[in-house]
Amino acid sequence: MAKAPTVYDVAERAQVSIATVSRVLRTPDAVRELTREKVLDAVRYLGYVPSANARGLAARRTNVIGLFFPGHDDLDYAAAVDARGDGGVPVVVDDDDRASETENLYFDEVLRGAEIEAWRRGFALMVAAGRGASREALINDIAGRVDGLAVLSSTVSDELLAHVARRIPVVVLAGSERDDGFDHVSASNGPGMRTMAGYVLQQHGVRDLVYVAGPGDSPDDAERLEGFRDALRDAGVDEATVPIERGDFTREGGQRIAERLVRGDSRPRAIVCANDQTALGVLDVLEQHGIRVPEDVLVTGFDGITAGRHSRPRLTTVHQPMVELGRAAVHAITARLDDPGLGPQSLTLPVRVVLRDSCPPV
Amino acid sequence: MAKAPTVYDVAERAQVSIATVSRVLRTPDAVRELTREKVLDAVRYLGYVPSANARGLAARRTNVIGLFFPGHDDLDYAAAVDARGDGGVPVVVDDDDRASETENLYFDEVLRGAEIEAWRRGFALMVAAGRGASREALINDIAGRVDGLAVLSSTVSDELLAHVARRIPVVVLAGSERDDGFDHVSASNGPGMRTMAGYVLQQHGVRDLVYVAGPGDSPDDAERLEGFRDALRDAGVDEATVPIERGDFTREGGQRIAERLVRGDSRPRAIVCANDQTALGVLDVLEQHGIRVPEDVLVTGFDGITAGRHSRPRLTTVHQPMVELGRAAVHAITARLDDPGLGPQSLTLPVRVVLRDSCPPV
DNA sequence: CTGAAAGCGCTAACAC
DNA sequence: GTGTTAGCGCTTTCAG
Repeated sequence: MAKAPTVYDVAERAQVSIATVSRVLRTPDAVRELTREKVLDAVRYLGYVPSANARGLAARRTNVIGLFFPGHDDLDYAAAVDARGDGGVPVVVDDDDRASETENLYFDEVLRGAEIEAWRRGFALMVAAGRGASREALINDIAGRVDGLAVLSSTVSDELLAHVARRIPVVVLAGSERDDGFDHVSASNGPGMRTMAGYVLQQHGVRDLVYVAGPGDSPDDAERLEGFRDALRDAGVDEATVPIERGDFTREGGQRIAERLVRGDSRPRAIVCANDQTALGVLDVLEQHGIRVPEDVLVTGFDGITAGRHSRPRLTTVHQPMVELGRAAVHAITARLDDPGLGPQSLTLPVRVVLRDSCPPV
Repeated sequence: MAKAPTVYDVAERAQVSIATVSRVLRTPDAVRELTREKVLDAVRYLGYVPSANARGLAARRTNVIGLFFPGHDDLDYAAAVDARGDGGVPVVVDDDDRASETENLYFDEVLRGAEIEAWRRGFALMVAAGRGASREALINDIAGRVDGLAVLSSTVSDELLAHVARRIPVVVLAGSERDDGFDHVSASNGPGMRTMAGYVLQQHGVRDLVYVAGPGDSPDDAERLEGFRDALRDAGVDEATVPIERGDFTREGGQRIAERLVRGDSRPRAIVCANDQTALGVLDVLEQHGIRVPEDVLVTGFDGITAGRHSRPRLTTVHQPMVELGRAAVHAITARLDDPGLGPQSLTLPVRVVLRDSCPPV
């Protein structure tokens, strides 16, 4: 790792000009075979690796796309990496901490989609999980490194986003399309929930149900609630007769609300939840109290996280195409890069209702 | 997105020199309060975002760390993102494709660990999944963009790695430490398997067992097999009496081998697998054939992927600290960046045997 | 504390 | 085909 060799070093060794070296690397066909060989030999000999910085600076583009989303749970960031295997392997019985595992599946999948699409289009992918205070600095930092940025809805202030958007295309993921001038990519939250709730109302003929919403500040949540209301209307059910509880999209939140519901005197026939985590929490509590699902109560979620396929009973849900969301986000960015003149784009990806045990097919 | 403003624009508007602008951004304390304010105002007004390329070029470091691993299944890379939500939401009954979900958990977790550690240390993280032929170009490309690179074992030829390592620190993930001059971060494969198999042999008193290995080219696999042999020796079991089947670390591979085993006349009492996927495949087949686990046959895996917690029966396994692997890799890189003089480092992270239903505690 | 000026390594006209 | 020559936008001495 002494001093990294540069085009100059390569040029000198190959007895050509630096322009030729550059050509061999970028447009090999524009160079005579023999010359090319000489240059490549020098490259190998010197261990030359082109500096993306210099290239980016000269070419005015980085060929990198950024993906920004909220940080993982702040649990143990400070924990040092100091555990060392000393040969002693502990044997433990199980250790079923259900909480941790379900959390980030959503981002993992979006990330995977973005990753696939980015490289397919010749871009590198830079990921950043913003935490608390550092967020502003972070987003600015990353913005300076990429040609375009995909940001998860509500993780960054519009103001900051606008600042960044002056420089590079920004696409907002999973938020409803507001008239904010950004590109948007999201899933059919409203129609999805409308169909799900409609199934409960129409096919199962339920009239006595409860809706467990998410935190008020989420656009996704708002759309789902709206879809739920539509379903009530479709079924001719008076909204006033249907309680709306406010959860927070977490398993614990679902548990808390379910506790209250279970204690109440009039137990609903169905609990429609705004996301899977919440629904899983509800299932936890119902099971604890010996309430049978789906016999006594129907439960539905939204998202389609993996954990829902393995729950007992398995969770009926509205599945979002998370990988596709990631891909679409990258696609939107590259589209705008290719044609900066484009007006604001909004893509809504289809969802599907997946019937499993917690609200089975009739 | 007109022309992005530069230090010059900011300097002009703030009536200072570009050097001062740079100072305000890098070392704010070295600038008078009043001057700083003027500059910051100009920054906000102009929507200035510093170019990481220019900075990297001038400062000779990118502050980015790269993570490279094998591409995801080549399934549908070509599939275009063209599905659009038209309001019609399909309702489907279940659709339990078990295959797809378990695949990339390992990378997802490593990635998460790397991500956490990178940002904690002030580095951005660039991820790249290399596919087939493009791999060489890719790795070179990414190498030019980062200050250090973590590579998953056996995804890149040693030759290429050596080339890259001349320029930046490279750490190999999850491969055994060979004397190749690279830094290594891995888990206690050998001791882990030795303990796991030892448990089967000693605690359950099994003598009649089969080992299902992975693909021959994986160093992890080799270490695990070695650990298995050690366990046999520990238990005084003649190696010659224990069949070693060769799988390929996939669920299908496990199924294939289990089919053979089930058909054979002498059914083993235990099947020790080199990874979880394989073990899950084995479980699939045993269940199909009505063979009870653990009553008739014990099954163990290795890795600790989430799917193993949800299988029926739940899978006993050796758990690797995947998130920690990612963190440790990044840590190793930053350590070397701080002190380039360091000799080759090798970190082996501890694993633990997790007893679940498929091979329960005695 | 602030400014002037010299690069960092590469690309992209533009000549030859 | 190949070489020359400007920059790209920022950091960093070195003066002042």
